[in-house]
Amino acid sequence: MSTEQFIQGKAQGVIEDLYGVKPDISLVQIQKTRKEFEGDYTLVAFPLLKMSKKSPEITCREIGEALAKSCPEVKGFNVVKGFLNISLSLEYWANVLNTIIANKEFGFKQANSNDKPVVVEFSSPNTNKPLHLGHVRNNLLGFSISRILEKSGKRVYKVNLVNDRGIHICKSMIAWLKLGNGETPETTGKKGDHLVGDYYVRFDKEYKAEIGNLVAQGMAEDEAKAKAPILLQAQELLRKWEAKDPETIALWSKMNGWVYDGFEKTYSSLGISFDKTYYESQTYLLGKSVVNDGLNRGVFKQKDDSSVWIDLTADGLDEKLLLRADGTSVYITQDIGTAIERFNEFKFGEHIYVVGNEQEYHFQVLKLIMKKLGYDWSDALYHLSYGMVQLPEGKMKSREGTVVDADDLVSEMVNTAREMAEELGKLDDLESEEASQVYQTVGLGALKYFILKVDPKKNMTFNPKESIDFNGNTGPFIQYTHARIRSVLRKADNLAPAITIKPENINTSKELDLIQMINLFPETVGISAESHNPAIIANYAYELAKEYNQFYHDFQILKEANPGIRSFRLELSHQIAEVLKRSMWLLGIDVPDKM
RNA sequence: GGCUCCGUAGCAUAACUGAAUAGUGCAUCUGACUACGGAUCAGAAGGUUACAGGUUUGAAUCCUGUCGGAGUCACCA
Repeated sequence: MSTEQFIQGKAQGVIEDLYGVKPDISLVQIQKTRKEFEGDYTLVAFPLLKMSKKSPEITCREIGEALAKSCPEVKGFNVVKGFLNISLSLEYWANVLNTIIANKEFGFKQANSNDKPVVVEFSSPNTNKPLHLGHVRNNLLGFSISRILEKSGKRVYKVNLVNDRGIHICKSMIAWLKLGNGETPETTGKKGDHLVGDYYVRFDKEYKAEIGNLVAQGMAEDEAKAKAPILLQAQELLRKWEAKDPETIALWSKMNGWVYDGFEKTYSSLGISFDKTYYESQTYLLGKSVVNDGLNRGVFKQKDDSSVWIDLTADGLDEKLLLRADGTSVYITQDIGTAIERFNEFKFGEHIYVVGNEQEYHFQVLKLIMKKLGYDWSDALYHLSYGMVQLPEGKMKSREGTVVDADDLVSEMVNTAREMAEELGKLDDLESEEASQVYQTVGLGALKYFILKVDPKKNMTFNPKESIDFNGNTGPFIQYTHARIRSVLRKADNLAPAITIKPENINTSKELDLIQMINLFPETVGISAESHNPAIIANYAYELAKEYNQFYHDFQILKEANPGIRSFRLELSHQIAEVLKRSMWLLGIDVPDKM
């Protein structure tokens, strides 16, 4: 039970005794006391005035006195306007810390195997170009939210759905056939996804040139766009692919293979992994039979040209196409089929799609369709919609070459970490391999933290030159705090470890603040999981590290003369390092012992 | 144009379900290393929470309107 719930329960009882009515628990508002006031937790009196029929101040005073009398954990209280600030005893807080020390996985829950699992789909790249900054946000969010859910007690399956088919990959294929001279990642030394991406760009160039030529010959621009030879050839390739033409399939497999090798490196450098990967080439036909079934049951309707639609105008949405006139499926058809197949496979209690907010409408429609089809689990589908990542000059545009490449970004961050460490002379005594590992950890920590500390649903601006910092509210700041504590603990090896914390050894308010902050970790994980928001963990970790650094600056640990106080401070530091480590783990960020 | 989301110091952001004087970082200025790690700490300055109304004991938060921005409204994915 959290301290908040503990006080809430006590206050509820006291209020009933005083005023003869048991207040609804939602009226008993308990919050952490703000820094500028004395006390640990605060009760807000305003919602209770209807029961007490007294002024806010008197109500507070009465409740405070009753709590102090009936509850030994309440050491004292003060009243400011309508706020009752309650202080808990040192015995209570010592006991809190002792409980934390005894629990090796404090804040983490074991997965309950009886609960229905959660499926998290994220990443979902196209295979025609390398991953960029937008994908990075997606991957980091998906991976972090998976860990957060896992440690809030859910079984989690991380899945990826690779869009490996369609006109986009055919464009890269035709450009490579015409212009590639048999280039491969081996002959060029290029990462496969980048090589294929280059041909996607070359397609676009060639296409534009052809349009220009056609227009110069007097063709209307719209017609030229539809009739440019290289586009027709790409479309021809798509038809051949769908007809399972062996030569086309072979080329497709080869080029996708290059891309997968490239993706694998990017995922691995980001520390991202999946439990299962799906490919659209294997799922794109799913859903057709469901649509036909829905048609028979009257959920959908067929137009004269035999295309199939659902009318959602009664729900405030539009009509939506489900099958083309030629009977082929569209994107949402596949999603219907995939959702059903996944449900049969996992029997999930929740299915999270980590997809950008430009697809909000799509998922709204998908969910509604599933509901109308009668799947009672349609409410389990959840679109974790995140905002776009913009550059200072606006949206990233591949055609204008303003796309921030994921691989470049990572290596740039690692390089910056190296330069900074060398400048500070931090790792001079480490072996070069060990040092490289630290640069990697710190550079990635900076990048990941920078992206994850922002509320997912908000658009964010990313300035590649200036945005990422290693000071202040950053990943390296938290990593540094951890490394610093580890350093103290290493030096304390010969000191006796604390067995049990005694209340009389806690004698500064900073220490009390720190115990109270660690105590909030489990609730923080819970809130973060419920709201699908890693930023809550990130901000929590920052606050804790900041608070600790103040403590570290103001008080001595190893040099403290009193052995009881010294071992208490060591143990407190140790627990903070642990909580920082676990918080960062939830974000997918490692913390070094030295940096 | 319809629908959805967003406007918080120069920049980037926080505020759990409406609660106390709107927190924090970067940048700027000032100070702290004979060190348990200065990738740190302390201080200064910077705000009419886009604007105008309303509801409430109490509004950045809820409602209405205006202005500004983004997304979406494909037989694309």
